[in-house]
Amino acid sequence: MGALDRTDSHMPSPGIEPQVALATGSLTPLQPNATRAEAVAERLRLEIVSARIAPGTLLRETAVAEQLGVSPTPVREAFAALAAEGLLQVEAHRLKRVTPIDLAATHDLLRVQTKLWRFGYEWGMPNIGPEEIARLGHAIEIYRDALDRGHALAAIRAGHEFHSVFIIASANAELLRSTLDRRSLIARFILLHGSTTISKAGLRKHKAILACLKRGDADGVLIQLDELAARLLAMAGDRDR
Amino acid sequence: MGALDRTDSHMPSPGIEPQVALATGSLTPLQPNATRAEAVAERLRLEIVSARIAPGTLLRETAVAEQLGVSPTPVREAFAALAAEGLLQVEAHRLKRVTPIDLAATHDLLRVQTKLWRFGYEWGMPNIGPEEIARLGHAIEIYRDALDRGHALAAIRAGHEFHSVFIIASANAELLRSTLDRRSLIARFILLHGSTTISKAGLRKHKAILACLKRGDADGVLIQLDELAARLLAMAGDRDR
DNA sequence: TAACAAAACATTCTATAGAATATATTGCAT
DNA sequence: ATGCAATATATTCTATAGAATGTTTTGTTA
Repeated sequence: MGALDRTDSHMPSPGIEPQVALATGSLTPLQPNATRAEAVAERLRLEIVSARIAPGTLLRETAVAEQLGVSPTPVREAFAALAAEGLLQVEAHRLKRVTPIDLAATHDLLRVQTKLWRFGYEWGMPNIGPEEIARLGHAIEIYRDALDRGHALAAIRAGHEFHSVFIIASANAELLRSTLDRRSLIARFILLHGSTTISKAGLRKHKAILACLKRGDADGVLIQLDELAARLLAMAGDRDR
Repeated sequence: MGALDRTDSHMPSPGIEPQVALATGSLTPLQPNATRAEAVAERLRLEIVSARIAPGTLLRETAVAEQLGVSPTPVREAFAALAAEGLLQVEAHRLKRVTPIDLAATHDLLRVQTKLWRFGYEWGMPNIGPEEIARLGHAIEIYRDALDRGHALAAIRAGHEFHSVFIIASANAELLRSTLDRRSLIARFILLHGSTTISKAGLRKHKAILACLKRGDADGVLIQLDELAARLLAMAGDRDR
């Protein structure tokens, strides 16, 4: 269980860099049809989102490769994928940094993403049928269950699934892509900043949205969503620019 | 000048695949501090956006590597980058396909992107000062110049620059990123579908927006933008779902 | 002692070869 | 002739080693 990062040499910025340990061993082959690069990416994604690898941690290709029992090549590819998701900051010829928590950047992110969610609701609501209602209810169940068991990340994901029911109903592939892409980044932030407080409030809001939807109150749905979005934005610090 | 793609074997779909030839030789080292992977990505991006590599073309790592005089490794990395931009469709163990023109997908893309632009205008307008006005005027000059010389791609890019002045003024890093990311994809579509007709109309609209801005007519700016967006969406086929 | 230059080191980036995987083809049985 | 299995082929994916690049340290000079 060696450290994945370096804490002693040529740091771009002064200060103590967090240590990180990754369970040694072969990768969990979650997807049978996955390449090594995909498996590495999925593993690291989970470690980063769950904050077992702390924000700001510096990662070395070779160290990660050794820990995971693969060569540096698929690790490089995984790093590129994580960079595209915003989870990792990469610069040529430099150690890669797990994206630090930046309140301003997160506020920007949430401001855009909540707007995208809203479009999903607006465009998707006309296409909501019994099947979608069922999926929304199911997401709420998962949410509550996860909350009861203290699985914060699972609860956050259930919340995302709830939104995705509308977004998928909107039948806009680009909207779906641009929201899925940023899920991990948002999930990590919520997990690290008051997941307990936001989770309970989130559950109530989701229930309220479903209730409005069932009685055909489209405006009410959007109002509830806007309140949920406002609460999220407040977590990243209220700045009204 | 060999062909980059294969047209004779195990095509996923029947039909003639377009041939492609890429000028042989070493890469143009545009950025002195660029890695080979970045240089390859930039080169391919230009070829794809300008449609010198046709939509739907199948690319082989080894063939591209030979043509460009590099090894397959940086080509692989470049492919991953282009895939993240939506220019290339990659599946494991399969030939990579230059994203075909899909009107429905493009409509979805433009529907989302034009909304994002609008947020840039709304959030950015309060921060527009003399410097921004100058940059808008400059973008219009570039636009007209490119139009006069028949440089359609340059004109399209000037249009993007125009929008970006507002988006940058909005000071939302995420909004900037999510719009920059999709520029290439949009540029290629406009280039291939009536760039001449849209370009002239676009120039007029940009002028109108600047005029409104100068006389402090914020509503007028948004109205002009909405009309521009509607025109773009119409290019991808008017479907109101 | 501080500033600068040069060397040593660490890490990433690229090239090459072999392993893994998917597709196409062939042969055979029905 | 058609459907299925097995083989052959093509391509990608991974591992390893060496080249390129950036950072740190050391040594020298003012």
